[in-house]
Amino acid sequence: MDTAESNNSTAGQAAPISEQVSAAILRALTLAVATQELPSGLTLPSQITLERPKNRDHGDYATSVSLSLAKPAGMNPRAVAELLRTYLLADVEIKESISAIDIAGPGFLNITLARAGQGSIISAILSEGEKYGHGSALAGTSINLEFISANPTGPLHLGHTRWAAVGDALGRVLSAAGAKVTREFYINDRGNQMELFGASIRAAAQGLAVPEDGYHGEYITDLAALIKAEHPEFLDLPEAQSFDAFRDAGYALQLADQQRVLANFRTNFDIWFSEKSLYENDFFKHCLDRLKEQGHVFEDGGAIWLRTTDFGDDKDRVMIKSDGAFAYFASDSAYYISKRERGFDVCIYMLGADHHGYVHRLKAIAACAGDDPSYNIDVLIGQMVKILENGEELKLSKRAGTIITLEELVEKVGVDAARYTLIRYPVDTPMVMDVDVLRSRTNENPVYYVQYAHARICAVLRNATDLGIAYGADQIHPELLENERERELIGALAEFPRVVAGAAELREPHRIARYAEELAGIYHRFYADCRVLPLGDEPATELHSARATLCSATARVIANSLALLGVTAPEKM
RNA sequence: GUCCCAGUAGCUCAGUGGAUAGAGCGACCGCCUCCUAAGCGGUAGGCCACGGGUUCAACUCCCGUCUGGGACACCA
Repeated sequence: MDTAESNNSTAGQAAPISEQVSAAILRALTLAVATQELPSGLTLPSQITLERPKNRDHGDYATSVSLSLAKPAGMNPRAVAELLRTYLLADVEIKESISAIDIAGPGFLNITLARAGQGSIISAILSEGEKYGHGSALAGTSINLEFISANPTGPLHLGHTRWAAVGDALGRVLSAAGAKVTREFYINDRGNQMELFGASIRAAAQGLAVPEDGYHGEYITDLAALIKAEHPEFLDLPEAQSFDAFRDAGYALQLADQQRVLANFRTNFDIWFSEKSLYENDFFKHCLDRLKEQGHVFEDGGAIWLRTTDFGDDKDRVMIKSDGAFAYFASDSAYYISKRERGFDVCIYMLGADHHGYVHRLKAIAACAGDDPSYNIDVLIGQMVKILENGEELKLSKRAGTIITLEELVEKVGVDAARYTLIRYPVDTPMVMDVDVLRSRTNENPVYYVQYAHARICAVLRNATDLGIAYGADQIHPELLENERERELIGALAEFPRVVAGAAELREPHRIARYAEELAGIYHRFYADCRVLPLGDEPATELHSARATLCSATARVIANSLALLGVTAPEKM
């Protein structure tokens, strides 16, 4: 792909055209205030956000500033718009890029780009390549992104899989928006569940029944057999040591298995954080002291509490139980403080729906630590995933003993389809994955729809090369791209940086998937209406080169979108 | 009881306060002697659950009601 792309990785890139336009609008407003054509006391917005009109008759960009300023200015909105129009048309920095400014409806300002402005979009895509779409919306922000954090006591299941896909994609999106992102997996390696896990494996190794409240999947017997083969002496140890030995060996194997499965799913972490480590080197005591300084710790009934009700929680939470044991909440508190002390500005938690009750108390921890819960901590709740095959819900997993695992899902539909489908829905709504749809190769399977568009373009470009048709940064010819489909396609390509920034700020990677689908659809329609390569023995013209170049830019943007989702962009299908 | 999420086309769902509310599926009718038909075009299908409020403008924000789903621990 992009074989003919010229290698001029030259000088400073101009700001995206949409930013140039919105800056010009702001200049126009400032001028109008200076000349008192707008009242001098008028407070102007700090930034003009442009909309992309749904209706193409309304131009490439639209703004409603005149509507919102009309009332404070005590003017008719259309008069404000008229004023803006005059100044914009006179603005030397922007007027070359604009072909028309129309005032519509109650006072919308509709801006149509000149061909040259459209050409600059294609040029930016080709020169920025893999970086096109990346921006600085979150530059300077250090983010800790914690997701999955499954207990190391069994295989990863469907719920974890949703987070694996969405969390990883969110990490990619946040990075693309300029944030410094650290992906972290919190390992619950202490507490009752670990003991039960060890006891279950040991029982299996002895050929005994697994405890009632223990772990029952087939994998427990597998682990027991593995450990017994490696360390037959574990069974002869004194009981307490024997439990510990099985627990620790099982933990190591299970964690390694989760890491293997996740790596295969293209989900990687920077830090695997051990809960146990929170209690080493007096770290917990340090955390408790910090919370005490803020004045929200108290003692009652022999237990140590955090007064989370000071910050909207419905009840206070116990950190140290009256028997001296640490409650799970102690770990939560210390873990949050650990993240902040490690230098993260924003801590994002991705939790399952069964943890939604945790949102208030986690936010309260931040507040109790003296932080701003609306900025320093962000808790995302993911709803349930169901999986359907042959019209019936899949529930049983041979391995886990309960629900279907990440690995089984991948075996059924592949990494690309699994990742894409899990990411394309907002996480706060329950979703259903239909295995039969994910295996189908039609419009109803969005991942193939998008990938197909990419492969289709690659095929066209291969043919272009065979025919000796040049395409690339020196073959943009924006003045030739006047078909409605071409304009629509360029407009969609120009949107990508804003989509990425929005997805990052809202923590909603599904927006990238939806954008990719829309872009793919627009390309397919362009392809149906606009012949890219010469027909038969037709001579090659600059229009063919211009269209091939547009194809190349489109492939770039589709590939960049899919890359943000961790999904491959195949060149052949 | 308290809290969270949802209610948009027959179905599954998008929709960052803007103009005529969208997509896929399903239904019906069409399009390949030449660039990937895993594609494209057209028709049909909507009191955006309901009632108030804020706003120049509400599917979108606020309050309330109804319906559905989920969560409540000195468990982890």
